[in-house]
Amino acid sequence: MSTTEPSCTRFLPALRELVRAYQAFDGVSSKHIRSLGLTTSQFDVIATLGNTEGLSCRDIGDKTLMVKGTLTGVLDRLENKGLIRRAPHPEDGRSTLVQLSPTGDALFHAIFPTHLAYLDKLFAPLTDAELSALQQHLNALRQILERDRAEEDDDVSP
Amino acid sequence: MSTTEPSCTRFLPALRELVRAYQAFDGVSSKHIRSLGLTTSQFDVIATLGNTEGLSCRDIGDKTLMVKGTLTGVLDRLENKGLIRRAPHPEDGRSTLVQLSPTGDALFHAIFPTHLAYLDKLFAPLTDAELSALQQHLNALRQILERDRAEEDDDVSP
DNA sequence: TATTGTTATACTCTATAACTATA
DNA sequence: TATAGTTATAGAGTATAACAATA
Repeated sequence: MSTTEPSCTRFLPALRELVRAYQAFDGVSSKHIRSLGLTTSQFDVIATLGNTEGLSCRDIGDKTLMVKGTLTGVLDRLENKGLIRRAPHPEDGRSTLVQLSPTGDALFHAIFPTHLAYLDKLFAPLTDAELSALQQHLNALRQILERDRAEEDDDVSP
Repeated sequence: MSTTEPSCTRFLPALRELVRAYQAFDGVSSKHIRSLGLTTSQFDVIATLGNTEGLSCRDIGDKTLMVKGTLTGVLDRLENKGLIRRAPHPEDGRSTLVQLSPTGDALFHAIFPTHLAYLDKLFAPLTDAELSALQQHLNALRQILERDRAEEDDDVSP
């Protein structure tokens, strides 16, 4: 408060907490995921495919934020582990239908409830009102940040 | 609400928003960082070293959540770019004092205000009250999650 | 001509462990 | 004996571009 910057930093405490909270969650979550012999990306794919009839690579990439080149590698490794299958897409000859294999489906149903129950225990101290408020504020924040992504071209320069 | 799981998922909407808000921020932030020719890890180190007299690898690792083996590689690349310097630590012969080079310091002072101003513009729609509430809720969440990390041993099993 | 997914390349981060040199 | 940092290794994600098959 005696420096050169104006009021340019009022958002920093909240932003720092966002990053730290996410990192804390990521630490808890990825510890659990790694104990299953999976990476975060692999788990994301399993979770995305769970309870579906199968998805195209494009769909999976959209949901997991992976570009197609990356996804191919992740799917290769999941296929090698026998957790997914690739089949020709019935409606589009260019596309691939990616599905959980029986093993993958069993894994999904074995680990997901456990994962959720584990997290639920952690979240017990937070009231519904707190969770709801948190959700709404985070949603507002996200919309602001995503609005920026849309404006890909009119950037900072001028 | 007609499935097998109990109330095991009341936290999921908030958690999903946490992840999505973080991903949105990460998208905005890393777009800016990559445009500077840096990776997120490299930027983290630059930001950590900014406005300090230099830090040990241990300190940097603690703040950026990188293990020492990873950090060595990141520091190597920053050193090759001429952005940091490694000097023997004056107080401990085993340790290294990592500092921003003049070039790195210039970069830090050139990009940090820009980065903050850029974010400040994005955050303009949020009121101080909203930011404050968000910060407090995130802090509560983080403490819950970090409490878990401490209990490394009495895990889910029994 | 546009889209889907794969391949290829080069880089970076991750995790782990062995190693050195200091303390 | 413990700590700080480097080195070595193997594996995995990232970004980008070129490519084949299909629409």
